[in-house]
Amino acid sequence: MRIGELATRTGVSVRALRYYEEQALLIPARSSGGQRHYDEGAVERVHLIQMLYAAGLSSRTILDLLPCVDAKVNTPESRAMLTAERARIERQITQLTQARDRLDAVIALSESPASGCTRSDTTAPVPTVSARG
Amino acid sequence: MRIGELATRTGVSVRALRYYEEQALLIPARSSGGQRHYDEGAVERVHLIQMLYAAGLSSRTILDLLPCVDAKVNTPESRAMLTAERARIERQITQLTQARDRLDAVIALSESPASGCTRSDTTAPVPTVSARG
DNA sequence: CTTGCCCCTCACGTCAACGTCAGGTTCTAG
DNA sequence: CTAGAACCTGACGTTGACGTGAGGGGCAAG
Repeated sequence: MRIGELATRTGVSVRALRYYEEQALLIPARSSGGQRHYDEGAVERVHLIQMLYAAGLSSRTILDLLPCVDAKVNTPESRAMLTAERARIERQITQLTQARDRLDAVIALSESPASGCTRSDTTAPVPTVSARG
Repeated sequence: MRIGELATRTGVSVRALRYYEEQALLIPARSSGGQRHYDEGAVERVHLIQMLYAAGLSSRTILDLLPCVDAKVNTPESRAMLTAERARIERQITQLTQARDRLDAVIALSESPASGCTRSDTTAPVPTVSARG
């Protein structure tokens, strides 16, 4: 398929797909006229790339990891890389969980009636807040 | 305390603290000479800001959330904002978890002896991989 | 051949969260 | 008073993952 179809089928922009090629993440074949042609496997590949981007990995890191994922490159270095990235993701999850719990605490306070003003009839301007330091 | 001390105590750069002020996240008092002076509470405030940055929130979003967190601003809008950001973080956690599981699968393959080449004496070039669709 | 859609390659623009350098000021120790 | 560390305000630089034209080419239909 050509680049436009891959874009619509994966939900990423044409520009992004060209960028992936620039980063050597997804190299398509070329027609005699120079147009990019992708095979069916490219769809899943793009989804994988998006997943890793969403996990906060950089193009460079994804480039390093892709051979491990699909071609099963298997060296001590590649395994170290995989576990290192796994650890990074774990740390991110931990941080996100902490932030979520913090928000949960705030939400709990704001929804408990003991909080002070879960009232709806907030016709009164603002109850003269002065203590602020 | 002055900005340098706050920086060392929180582990963020002086530039970052000035940036926080630019974003109205942390407005310090000023001495007659124009130097910033922070109170003790600023330390925890910076840690909170860092936590929210680490959770992927933007300065703007943090600016919106901070009044909810410390001054207990409590309107229907603020509660909606809190739960919306909580949901965003949850989605991020889900995505990260998926990516981690994906990496785990790859790691499992690369460490299982059935994978093909967990060997160390990789003098052989590459065992002629041809099945790839 | 022409229309028209999709495609191509530059190449500059963007946005966020700072880094960094320049040139000048405040504060503290002696 | 002097030295010097720490501070100040601009203001431009950086990085990553694209967005956004500009100007031109491929290709199937009529």
